[in-house]
Parts: sequence; C-alpha cells; structure tokens
Amino acid sequence: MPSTSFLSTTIPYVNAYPHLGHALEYVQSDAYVRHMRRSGVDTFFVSGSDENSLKNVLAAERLGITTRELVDTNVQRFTHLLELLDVDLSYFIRTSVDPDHIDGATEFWRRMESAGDIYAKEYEGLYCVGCEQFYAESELVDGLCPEHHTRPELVREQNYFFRLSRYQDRILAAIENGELSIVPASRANEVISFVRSGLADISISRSRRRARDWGITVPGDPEQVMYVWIDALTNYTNALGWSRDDERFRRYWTEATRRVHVVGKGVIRFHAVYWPAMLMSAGLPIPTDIVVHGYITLSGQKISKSLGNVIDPTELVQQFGTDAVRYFLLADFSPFGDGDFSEERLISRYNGDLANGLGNLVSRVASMMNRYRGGVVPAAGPVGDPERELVDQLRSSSRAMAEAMERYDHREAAARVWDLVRRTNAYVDERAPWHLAKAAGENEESAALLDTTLHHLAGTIQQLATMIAPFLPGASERIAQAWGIDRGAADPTVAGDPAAAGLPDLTGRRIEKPPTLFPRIEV
RNA sequence: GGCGGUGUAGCUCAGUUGGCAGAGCAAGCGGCUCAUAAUCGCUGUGUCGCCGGUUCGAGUCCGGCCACCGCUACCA
Repeated sequence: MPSTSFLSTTIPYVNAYPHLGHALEYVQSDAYVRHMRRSGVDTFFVSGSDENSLKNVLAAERLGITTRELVDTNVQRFTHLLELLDVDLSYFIRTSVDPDHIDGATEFWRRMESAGDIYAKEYEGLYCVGCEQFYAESELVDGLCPEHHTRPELVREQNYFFRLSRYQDRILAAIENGELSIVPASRANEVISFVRSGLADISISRSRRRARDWGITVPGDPEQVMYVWIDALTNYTNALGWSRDDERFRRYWTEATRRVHVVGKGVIRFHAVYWPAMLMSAGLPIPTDIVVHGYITLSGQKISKSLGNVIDPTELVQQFGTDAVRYFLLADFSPFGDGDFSEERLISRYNGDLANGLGNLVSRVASMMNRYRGGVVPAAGPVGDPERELVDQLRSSSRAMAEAMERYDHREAAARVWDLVRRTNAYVDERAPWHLAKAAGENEESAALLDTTLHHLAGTIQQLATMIAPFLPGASERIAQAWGIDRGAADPTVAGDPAAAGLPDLTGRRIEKPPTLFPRIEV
C-alpha cells in the first residue's frame, strides 16, 4: 500500500476578492502536492473558505446584503481562481455550510471540554473588530489598533477559555525534537521563543450578540459562538470527515506520513501553537510540517486595497496564462521570504525560461525528429561524451529537483530543472543534427550519430515533461501528448527514485510537433 | 530594550567544515540555421555593508559599528 500524506492551504476570509498572495499559496501548495503524488505518496489536498468571520458580516452590511449572500457569492471567486491556476484539490471545505465542518468543530469543542481544557471566565478587554482579537493596552499605538488604526472597543463579557498554558511544554518539545517541523528554521526559532516566553490561556468564544448571530454555536451554550479562528482551524480534520469517523481521516491524517500546512507568515502562531495544542487536547496527531511563506509586495510596498495596488490574479492568468503565472510564482519567488512583483519580471521570466528555453527546445527537437526521421524516434547509434554529459545532467537535475522539493524550495527546484533545459539546448548545438543530416547521405557514421542525437533528445524531453509537471501541468501534458505518452503513466523513477533516473528508450515512438507551447510575449 | 536574520556583479540570488570570488538574467563580441528574431560559444565588471582582530591565508571565525527586516518586551 502506498504511503499517504495530507497537505492544506489556509482557508481565506471571503470578505473580499482574492489577491496575488492567495495565488502564491495555492500554487506553492499545489506544486508540493503534485511532487508528492508523483513520488508515489497518495496525498489528500485541502483548501476552503473561512466564512464564520465577523468581517464577513460587516462587509455584507456595507453592501446591504445578507452575510449568506456575501459568502455564497465571494467564495466563487476563490474557487474560480483555484480552477484557473489548475490547482488539483481533493476537497474544498466551506466553514459556514459544510456539515462535516460544523459537526466537526462542535465535536472538537466537546473533546477539548471533556479533556478539561475549556472553562468560562469573565473577561474585559480592548477588542478590534477588524482583527477580531483582543489587544493589550501596551500593544496599541496611540490607543489605536496597530493594524487598522482604529480605536478598539472595550468589551466585557463572559467567554470560554482554552487551557493553552497546559500545552506549553509539550509544544516546545514537539518543535525541538522535530516531531513538528516548522520551515524555514528562522520561523521555528520565532515560535520557540514565543512559546518559551509563556503561553496564556486564550479566549475561544464570543457572545452571540457581538458575533451578530453569525458563527458556529458553542455546544451547550446557545448564547455563545466559537471564536472564528477556533472553528477555522478544525477545517483541516473536518475536511477528512473526522467527526463521523470517515475512513479518509484514518488514512490521510492518523496514518499519514506527513501532515503539512502551508501558511502565510501572519498566521504562524495559530498553526504552530494553538492548533497543535487543540489537537493534543482532543487526542489527535499533530501536524508534521508547517511551511511558512512570505508576502508579495509591489514595488516594495505591501499590497493593500487602501494603496490601490492590488493585482488581480484572475486577470493575470487571463492575460498570461495559467502556466506562465504558476511558473513565475514558483521560479522567481523565494518560498519563504517576501517577494516583489512586477509585470516586467514576469515577462522576462516567461520569454527567457519558457518561450526561448523550454518551449523552443521542444519545438526544435520535434521539428528535427519529423524532418529527419519522419517523426519516429530512431534507435541510438554510438554514444559519446556529449550523450554521457547530457544523461549525467538529467540525473543530477532530477535528484537536485526532488531534494529541493522535499525542503519545500520550489525556486531551487525549478532552477535545477532549467540546468537541464540549458544543457539540452547546448547538446543540440554540439551535435548539430542539421550538419549530420546533410552528411548522412554519404556516410553512415553521420546517419548513426544523427540517430543517437535524436534518440537522446526525445528521451530527455520526455523526462523533462515529467519533471516540470509540478510547476507547469499544462505544458507537461501538452508535451506528453505530442510525445505519445500515456496519461498518468509518467516515469516514476524521475521523482520517486531520482538517482535512478536515466534516459528512457523511446525507439519507435511516434512524435508529433506540438503547437507552440509558449508564444513569445512581444513588449 | 532583548533575541534572530539579512547586506556578495546592473538585476535576482548561490557560496558545505576558512584555501585564487560563482550561476541565471541583462550587456558586448563571435558562431550556427533545426527552432518561437530563437539557439550555442566567448567576454567584462565585484572596496563580498563599514572598522578592527585571529590566521600563512577570512565572503566564511571573533569584536564593534551602520542599514534594512522579523519576532518579542517595556515605557509613554
């Protein structure tokens, strides 16, 4: 039986349009999942929408529609973006409508309660509606919320609290002994120092009145609803049907090799501290990996609606194409740090790597195969140093790519694949098949060498098609079609056992010339 | 204030245990014509943030400083 794993994106609030940051997280997660699946790991991939937020209520009020109408409409913008980006989800969970989520969040609460980790307490604090969180006096800037620059309101009510303090030592131990891996290491250090500084119990409910009657009811107390973050975090296990003991939960969570959450740097604490503590309380396995990405800036500025510099990823995909946007996000952006977006850079990457690099390589090889050998891959003739060098590069690129993806470094992985693209283009020029073809009439050596060259090129490109699949699923598929590869029958040795990757023998394979993969963008 | 990180070619970045500074892109020159005006080869440039120290030798180790960033604390 193949090993199994779980991977999730975070679930965004749907009070506004998706932006480029959402696209980044979607594409990163999808690339990781495609790599894992191709490596033979049966991976369950979850995304969804966080709908039980007061922000949604307030956004709906501003628009004069019901909260239900707002979330039902907006969630489609996110699912649409996921489709446009060719994100291969197993399940999309909606926290305000999915019965598995509502039942699951409720049951999760009961579990934590029976563990003795939930208690009621009178609470008074300064609450920012925008952040949906309480602030200490000292955290405010001139008495205003540091995020929203609004005055928080003084709220006094009885809430339920979660005994987070009880889990301090266990969480610290889990991080330090590697049971819970936080990537990159600098983020793990931040979490460690935060946990070491002492964990206070956290408020996990709101009065129904303050929540505007929107949210998941606290079991046994109809006057309280769950704090949105508490129900939201349980989406990951709820998506697997945990509360009704679905087989999927056992297979993809309890018995999974890896349980991975891909998150933005702003929500580390929820995922690396609160959520593991909740799982410990409920007696469930904690995540194995928290992968933390940065934010996308535009000309160095944080993207925000007030600055008016929001980039609509939907428009970007419509303008440049799914693969172009995916490749740009994965090959040009650091997986962990912030990155700066510009259209010039996207076009430069596209023309350089995709059109002139990979696209032109496939085009010239397919063209020569058809021109010189009637579109049928010949058996290899004698093999020399250029061939050995090419196959060495194939092996090392394959191995380096897989290693980088295991570290969640998609940028490094793409760079190593493009080492092979460059080497292959150079190999074409070294052998110069057009010269061999001219001489082939008079001497058999040239004809045999031409066979060798075309044979090696066909095999290399087939492997390239497999290697690029996590980044460029569309192009991968189009090459596969032109190369007559069975769908889903990609050579598993390339990713599953990279060191063993070699040249497949495609002798006799019919190769078509595919339509231009990546037309140049003329500026 | 504390802890941590970053600072390397015009741009984006790589540089294991200290041993002559690297890649890609951009730029210049040359080659080729299979290919998407593509591709291949060659070429240059660096006070490795600054100052000092250890060492035969420091981008790398140590101390100090500057700039930017992250987490966190405190005072108002």
